[in-house]
Amino acid sequence: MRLSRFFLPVLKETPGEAKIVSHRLMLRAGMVRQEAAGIYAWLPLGFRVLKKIEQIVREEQDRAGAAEMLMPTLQPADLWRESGRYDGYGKEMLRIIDRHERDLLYGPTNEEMITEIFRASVKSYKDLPKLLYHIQWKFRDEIRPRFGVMRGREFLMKDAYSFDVDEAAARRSYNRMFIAYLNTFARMGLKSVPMRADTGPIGGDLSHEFIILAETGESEVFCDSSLVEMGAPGVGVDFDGDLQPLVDQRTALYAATDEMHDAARFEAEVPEERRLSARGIEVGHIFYFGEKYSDPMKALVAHSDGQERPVHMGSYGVGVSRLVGAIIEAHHDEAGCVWPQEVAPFGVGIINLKAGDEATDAACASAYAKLTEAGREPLLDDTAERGGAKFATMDLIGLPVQLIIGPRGLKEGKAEVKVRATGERVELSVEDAVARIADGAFL
RNA sequence: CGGGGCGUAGCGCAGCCUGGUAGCGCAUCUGCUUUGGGAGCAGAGGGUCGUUGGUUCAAAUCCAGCCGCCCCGACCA
Repeated sequence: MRLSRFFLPVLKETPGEAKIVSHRLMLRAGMVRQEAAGIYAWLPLGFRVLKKIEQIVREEQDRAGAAEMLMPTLQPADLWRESGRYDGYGKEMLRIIDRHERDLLYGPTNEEMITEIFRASVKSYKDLPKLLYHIQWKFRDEIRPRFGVMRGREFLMKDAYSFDVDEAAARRSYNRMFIAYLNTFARMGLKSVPMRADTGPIGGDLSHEFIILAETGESEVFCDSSLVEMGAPGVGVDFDGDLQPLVDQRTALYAATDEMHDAARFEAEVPEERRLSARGIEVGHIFYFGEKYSDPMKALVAHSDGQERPVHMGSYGVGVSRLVGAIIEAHHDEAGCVWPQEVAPFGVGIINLKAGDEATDAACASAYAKLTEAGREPLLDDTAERGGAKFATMDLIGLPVQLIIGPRGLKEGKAEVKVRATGERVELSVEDAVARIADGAFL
């Protein structure tokens, strides 16, 4: 993409309403524009990041054996009357009446609808297990939206649903999502920590929040530091094998958000040097809820004994749009965003220091063509701005690598490469610089 | 919803207390000079002062209602 054709309304000054760094940077870098409280338009730069994150989530869901589908944003109220949640959900649910006076709602989640879809066609234990997911916009009329896209009212969420014959089988589905989540967040450059969450009236130990550590996180978290260092199992995991040891290895270690924190247990179980207390952002939540919806909604399957019983279900959410903010919280500096390579809106920024200079334009065009060919998704700043402004913009939008080409260096056949994360700058011949960036060096 | 605050040009703000017909910086536009880390000079355009009503000879300014937005609390991906 050429910057002259792109739409990048960067701001020099910070809009007053943005209080946290990710919100400030998203506005300053021209990624989003607020249209109402908690409701954002995704401008081209932000949209590219959102799509990258969505794609990583999708790939890891697929790898874990989940099948993608797409459910609508609007749902009939009758479905929610079946589960009893239409009245129970309260004011957070946005209710709509259509021209025929039918009650609809803008979906805050999809348990009811997926249960309806499942029960319509699956009747036998032989068709289990099933894992279905979709990535769709949700609406929750939050009392107080805040922190930009971190807590919007309209937000993009991946929600998956599992269907199993019994609790033991449901645990295997749960484990798939548990491991898939670790891999998903790791690919985005995030250290995620699974923390045991409240299971409410269902009970049991099958609910975890996935928290990423960031100084500006909303909640205080306490955990064994070796859990953070353990990292993700990696995408080579055999999802059809036994995942329980990988899950146990992690759930055995202490990890709790402030509301679940037990200081006495923390001190008893974790050696002092490994006691980590930090700030965290919840980016995922997985939950086993058994027959909570399948029973009232009559999603029954015949078991081998011929008896029909409610299917055992779980749900698994990832806040896709929230992750954009969360990644910035974890990866930024004074100058702006510092995107991990996998989610960067563009792979490399090319700065033309003197647009209009024939030799410089030609060198930039050539580099742009080669890097495009190599799949590095370059953003070429071919505007007439001065060098300083271009550097500031490029740092603000946080592309991992910058290739700087100007007439002065070009006399010697040289260009400069800057690595955004480290600030490291090297001077190379233009050919070497392009070739090395094309090969994925500096990342 | 409880508490606090804010709405004046695209963005950041001053003016309000003590009413007299709107200003600053950045951005934008034009011209010239510049061009390697957010350029300089000269000029220009842009505002029903959130909205409705009230007080007044006169309201951005005082009073009331409404709307919108932000922050703290309870809730959540």
